Amino acid sequence: MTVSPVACCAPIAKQPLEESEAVELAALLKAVADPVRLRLLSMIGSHPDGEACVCDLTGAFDLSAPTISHHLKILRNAGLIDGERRGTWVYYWIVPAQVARLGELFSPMSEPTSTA
Amino acid sequence: MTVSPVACCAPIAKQPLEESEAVELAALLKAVADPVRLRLLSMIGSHPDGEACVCDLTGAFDLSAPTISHHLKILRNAGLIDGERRGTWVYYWIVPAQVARLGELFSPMSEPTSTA
DNA sequence: GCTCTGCTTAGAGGAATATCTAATCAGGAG
DNA sequence: CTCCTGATTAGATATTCCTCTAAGCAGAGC
Repeated sequence: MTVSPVACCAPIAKQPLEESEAVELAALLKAVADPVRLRLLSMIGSHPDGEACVCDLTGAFDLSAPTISHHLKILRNAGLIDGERRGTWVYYWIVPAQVARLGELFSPMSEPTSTA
Repeated sequence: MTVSPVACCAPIAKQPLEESEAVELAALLKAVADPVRLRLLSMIGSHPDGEACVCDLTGAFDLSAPTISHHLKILRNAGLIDGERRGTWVYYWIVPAQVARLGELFSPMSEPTSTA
C-alpha cells in the first residue's frame, strides 16, 4: 500500500536525479520558494495583457521598491520571467517553458520537450 | 508574442495567489528547493519497493548521517514523504498527493486527484 | 539644462538554514 | 545485562538570504 502509482510516473520518481541535475533544479525551485516571488509570478502571469508593469506590483506588498526589484531580478535570473523598459515603465512577463519545467518535474505525466 | 498559452492555464497564472496561499506553497517549495532533498526525494521515489531505507540513502552523499536525517525530517514535515522504523532500519516512502500538488501549481493542466 | 518620477544597484544588518560533532534513543545479538 | 549498529536529537558555527536605506540610472516634461 505504500507503492504509489502517481509518484511512479513523475520524472523525479522515475530514476535518481544526478547531482548536477539536482543542483540546477534546486536553483530553479529556490527562485519560486518564496511567498513574495510566488505572488509576483502569479500576478504577472495572470495579468490580462500577459505582462505587468512594476508599478502595478509594488503596491500589493508591504515592501520597499528595492525589495520588489530584488525579487524580480531573482525570478529573471532563473529564467522564469523576462522584461523590458518601455518608456518610463518596466514590464515583465512569464517565460512559459521555464515555468513548465517545474511542473514537469512533479507531475504524474509530462513529456519533456526534448530538452535535457 | 509575449502572451503564453502554457502559462495561462497553470493555476499559478490563472489568478493572483493570495498571501496565505503563497506562504503555504512557498513552504512546500522550500522543502524541495535543495539539491540534497531533491535527490533524496528522487531516490526514495524511484526505489523498486516504493520505499527506501535510510541506510541506502546516506551512502550516496558526502554528508554526515545527522545531516541526511535533518533533510529527511524537513521532507517529512512538509508532508512529501512518510516513514517508519521496522526493526533496526527506518524506511521512507513518498506521499504522492503532496508531490502532485507541486506539479499542479505549474503544470498547464492537471486534475486534482480528488485528494485520496 | 533642470527636475521629477520610476526603477535598479550598492551596502549593511538581522534572520534563517546547512552542516558538523557529540550525545541520545531504539533494537538486535551475544 | 552488555555491547554494537542504525538513526535521530541537541548544540554550535558559517553561510546564505530577505529586508532596509542611500545612492545611481533612465526617460519625460518643463
